[in-house]
Amino acid sequence: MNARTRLIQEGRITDPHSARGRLLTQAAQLFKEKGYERTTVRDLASAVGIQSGSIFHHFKTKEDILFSVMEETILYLTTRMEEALEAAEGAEARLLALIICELKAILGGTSAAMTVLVYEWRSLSVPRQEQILTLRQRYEQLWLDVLEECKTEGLVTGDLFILRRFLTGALSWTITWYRPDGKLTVEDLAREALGLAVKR
Amino acid sequence: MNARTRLIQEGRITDPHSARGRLLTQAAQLFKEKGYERTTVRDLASAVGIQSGSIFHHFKTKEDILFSVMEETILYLTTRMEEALEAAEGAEARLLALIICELKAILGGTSAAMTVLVYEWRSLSVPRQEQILTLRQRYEQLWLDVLEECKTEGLVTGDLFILRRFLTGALSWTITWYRPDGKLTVEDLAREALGLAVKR
Amino acid sequence: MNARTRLIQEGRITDPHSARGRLLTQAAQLFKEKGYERTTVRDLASAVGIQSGSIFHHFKTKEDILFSVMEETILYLTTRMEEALEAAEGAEARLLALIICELKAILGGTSAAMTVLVYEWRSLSVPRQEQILTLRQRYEQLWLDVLEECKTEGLVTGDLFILRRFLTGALSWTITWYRPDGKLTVEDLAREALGLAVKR
Amino acid sequence: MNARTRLIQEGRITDPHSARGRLLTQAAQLFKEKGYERTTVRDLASAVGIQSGSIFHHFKTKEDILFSVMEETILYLTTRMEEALEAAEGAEARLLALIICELKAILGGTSAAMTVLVYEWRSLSVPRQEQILTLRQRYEQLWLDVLEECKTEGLVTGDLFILRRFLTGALSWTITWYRPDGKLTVEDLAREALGLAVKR
DNA sequence: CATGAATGAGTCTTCATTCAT
DNA sequence: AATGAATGAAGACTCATTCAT
Repeated sequence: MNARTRLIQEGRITDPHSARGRLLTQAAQLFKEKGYERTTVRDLASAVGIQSGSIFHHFKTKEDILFSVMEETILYLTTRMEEALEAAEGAEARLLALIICELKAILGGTSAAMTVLVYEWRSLSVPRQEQILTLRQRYEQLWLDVLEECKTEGLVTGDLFILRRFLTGALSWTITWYRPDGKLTVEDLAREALGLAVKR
Repeated sequence: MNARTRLIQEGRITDPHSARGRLLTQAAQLFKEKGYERTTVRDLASAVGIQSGSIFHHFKTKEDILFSVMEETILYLTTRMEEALEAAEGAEARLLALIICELKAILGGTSAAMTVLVYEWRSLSVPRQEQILTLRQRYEQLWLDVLEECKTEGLVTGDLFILRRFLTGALSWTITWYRPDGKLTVEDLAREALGLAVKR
Repeated sequence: MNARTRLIQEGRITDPHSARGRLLTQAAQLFKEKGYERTTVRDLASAVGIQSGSIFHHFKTKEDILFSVMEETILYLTTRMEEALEAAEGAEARLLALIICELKAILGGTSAAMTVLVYEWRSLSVPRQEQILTLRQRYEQLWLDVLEECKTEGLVTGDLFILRRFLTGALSWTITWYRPDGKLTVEDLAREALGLAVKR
Repeated sequence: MNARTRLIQEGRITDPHSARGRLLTQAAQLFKEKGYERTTVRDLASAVGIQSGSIFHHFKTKEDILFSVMEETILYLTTRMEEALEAAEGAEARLLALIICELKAILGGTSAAMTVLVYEWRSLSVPRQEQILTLRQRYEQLWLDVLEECKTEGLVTGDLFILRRFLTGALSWTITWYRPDGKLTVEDLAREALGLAVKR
């Protein structure tokens, strides 16, 4: 059983086939395309094929939808990261695994939700931002642990916090330019990104 | 005479002491803090100390303000880049000059406008986006020329387009975490960033 | 057998232990506290412990609930009045009995329903208002008959219609200020009210 | 100069010829007819002949309108009461003056606003209720002072608070039944009301 | 009878924009 | 240029009511 299925069964993320799940999927897509503010509740409803009032059976407010998109995305991503780390052997392989995992999240099926996570941050109320930040800490710790490991082995130099942040920016920016239908695969891209961090 | 003064005298960017200029400055600040959509024309007017109706003597629409913030920012940044390049000798120095120049724009006095340029992109109508993209091309060409130079000298390897994009992401992301009051100077940060690109 | 029990057995008012009866009791309470318009069908349902959709198995519309509260209240009150009159001997005693009976309705167990009757009048559609008015006529006739009797005996003077209306206002207003936990009993209050009407 | 004109010039109540004033007048009327909750902002706007959005130039919220209706009414009524008291000589005359003044407010030009004051109380938020209550205290004190005077002269007996409350109810209830086109004048009615309180 | 998801008309409120002064 | 009242379209959200299960 994969990460997603397990999280669904545990009730930690929403089944994408449920009404609520379809709503979240479409919300991520629309929020990415038009931005949270410019996406109306009616846009959302018609994308899912329901009436606007019905939205509020599933979420109390529009902001709740944004929050859920972000929360579930981080939860899912963290779980996938942990799985990827378990499968990888050696510091460099683990770093590459993280990069690939993050890039796939950014450029693959969860692309919209990842974009929302980055670009719609200010649309979230401060208390909600803090909730997400808490979830994000566990996720970031995975990165710092692996980078620490790499530093111990002399693979990377310099400040690890700065390095992680450079990587965050470099990887999340790919959403603005990477074209999946080009000749560059995500794995190629990941290796290029690895080259930013690791001296050879 | 510095770049800003010259551009003002040439009428290519707005004098920040004029009513229009103060409007643009405050707009950049507010758009950065609250986002374009959540900033009302009234917010803007009261930040400048005028009435909301008066805004429209300076700009035809709210979007025009956003566009002008972006346009003038790119124009100014490009000019500063060109100046910085003239002053630098050698490929690596020129690359560092570009990084410093971009970082200073992102983290210094034009920080708000730069943030707007990145984060409010989707709030611009498509025709306007295209206008900005055209301006951006000249700016990006400066980077590619220098990177090409670096590659010729063996300072960097790999795909230059990808490298530039990684750098764009890494540098613009600094806005989210860099604290000017910390011990890390912008020059330090620039050198760390240079390390991402250049093998030693 | 008391008035309530008899009316229930005759099917003229709803058994308060039935689902419908509990609904009416809670409705009166909520309509009093929040007003008819501000009380939602969901409020009502959750007060009774059912789902909102189930309300409509008992009442066709929300207005029907309001109407039933009013109708049953008047029906019940009229019957109690008639009983009270039968038990009282002499004009003044009968007038006092009416006052006590009305005050007990306003301040006692049917307080919520009585308040609704006064304060939610305009929320009822005009045809429904007329139905209630018809029921009210019989009730008001009881008062006028007793007042007539009092006038014949020289206990009261002046226009009886006006007097009855003054009393209606004075008594129904008690709902806004009378506190059952104070030292003033309802009987005391009734005697004070009697003093408004009867010269000594 | 009469009470209203003075209060307007002092800026304590709104000029009924101003946009805001016309809004308050129409609001009182509509709130009386349909109730606050059932009166929509659009109803209000169209009654005044403006667009619904324009309402919010004059009042921040719909509730603010209700509050202003109540506040200005109490303010105006209190001032008129004080004037009426100054003109009257002797306890009984003063009591009659209060009754006439209150009845004229209830049944005359401010009838709608007075009805709103009584019937829309629960639609006001609790903090706003408290503000109105504070204003009401000064008003009620006028009554209690005069009733005290009457008691000293042996004109009235019993608990003055209860008496005042009976009168409040009796007088405010007149709004439901008094017809100004009938043969009963407000002065007649006032004398009948005086008879409730004063033993002869 | 009960459920509860869905409806869709309706609510208050916001806000960019206009325009007479 | 500046004002500020007015506009009117659009927004998020509510809620009585329906109906398949």
